[in-house]
Amino acid sequence: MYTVLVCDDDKDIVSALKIYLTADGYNVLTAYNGREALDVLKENEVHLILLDIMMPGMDGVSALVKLREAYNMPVIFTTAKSEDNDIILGLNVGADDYVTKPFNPVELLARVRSQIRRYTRLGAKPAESVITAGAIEIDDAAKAVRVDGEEVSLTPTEYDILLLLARAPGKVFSPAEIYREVWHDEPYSADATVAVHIRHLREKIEIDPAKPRYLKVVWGQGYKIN
Amino acid sequence: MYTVLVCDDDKDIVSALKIYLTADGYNVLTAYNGREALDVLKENEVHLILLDIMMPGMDGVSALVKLREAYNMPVIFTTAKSEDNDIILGLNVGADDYVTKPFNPVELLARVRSQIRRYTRLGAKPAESVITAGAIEIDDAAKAVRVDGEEVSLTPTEYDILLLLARAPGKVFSPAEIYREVWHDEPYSADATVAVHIRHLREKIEIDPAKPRYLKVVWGQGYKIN
DNA sequence: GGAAAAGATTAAGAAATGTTTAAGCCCGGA
DNA sequence: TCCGGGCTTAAACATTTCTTAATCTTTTCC
Repeated sequence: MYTVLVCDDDKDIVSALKIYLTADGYNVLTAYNGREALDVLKENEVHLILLDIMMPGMDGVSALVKLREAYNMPVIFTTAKSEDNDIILGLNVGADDYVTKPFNPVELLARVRSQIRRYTRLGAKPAESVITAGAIEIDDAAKAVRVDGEEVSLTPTEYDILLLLARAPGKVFSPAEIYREVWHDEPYSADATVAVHIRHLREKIEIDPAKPRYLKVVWGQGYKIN
Repeated sequence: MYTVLVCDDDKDIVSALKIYLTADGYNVLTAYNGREALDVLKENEVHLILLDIMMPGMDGVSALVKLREAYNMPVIFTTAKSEDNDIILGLNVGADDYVTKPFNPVELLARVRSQIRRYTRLGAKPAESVITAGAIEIDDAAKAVRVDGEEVSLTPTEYDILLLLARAPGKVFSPAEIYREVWHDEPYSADATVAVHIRHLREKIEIDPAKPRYLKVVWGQGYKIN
């Protein structure tokens, strides 16, 4: 969970940004001028700042110069101006990026993500590495699988099959498809092989492998995860 | 003196950028497609890359994905496209910034300056130079490692491997990944080599190397630190 | 209901992956 | 030049996982 400080004198913009950022999984702090922003920084661990340039009281550029004396998290300027001079001033003063209002929220989020990634580089806990299907959780970075919170240990082939099915819950994969995707090879007479691995998988992730809750068969079609 | 790699299939753009950047005091290297860019990176210390998205041969996005496996200098995409989707794709794939052609050279230089400043001065990663994983402490500034408070002496290769794993505790790294990250080279048949270093590491940081507490193997997947 | 097809189960040998040891190479310092 | 630390390679060994094939069970459909 990363924390973003949003600083803008326009309360509507602040609350709009807060909605976007919160929806994207960030913890959001707010300030309405440069001085408030500095106060918030003293009290909290902030990973990125969205800073308006034109604010009453202490403006964005002054605030940035001041905060750079003590902090080095990425700062993205948000401003209504779009002339080159402002961009250049902002970047030279120590900003990491610059977006102009009215901004596309999706682009803004992408830039926020990009800056935080660089800042926390190799922090290596990409949220998208955890895939969930029912009570099955797959952490692809750790190659770890939990069912009902309990960790189960899978072989590489079992893991690959589960990952394939869990990435598209409900979708039915024929044994030939599974073989092609997991083995990266043409299926010759691979149905039996796949069946054995499915059995092993069920033994590990199902309470009663004979009556699977998750890894179901669709007769004549293939297997799917519910 | 910082070195910038300019990569674009349009020779006119490359030479124009080279003129701007050289005038601003940068050392400039050039490449005309993604593959060439990767070759240049192997041979030179590059501080920033200006990368075109649309190139024949290996395109910019593929090149970025590839080079991010081994390098972490800032990358700015330069492209004729200006739609949001491209901006978002580029940033999500690991770019640090994005400018659209035709670009204002002064703005471009400001963005280059901004990225290089963050990369070289502000420290790309959070200031913590001591990394901890369980009872393992790594002081990256001093290149010193302590286990249970006791200092152990590692060779450079062992140190690099430990650092890689300890920076992302729980994350599984395949021998090929480890080789790529530590040796900055393509793994050919490097599994045995990695295995031997893992063994030496275990001998130094584990009480019983045969029953490792920290440096564990995940069968068929790779190694991780707990 | 019964035959045929699809899937499940089992066990054992084969193959892949990891570990350990040892020897030789390379390079920098004495 | 010699020495020694560190790296790589190879080989033997240990362990885990995969595949195969035979047999059993379930489902489908006539």
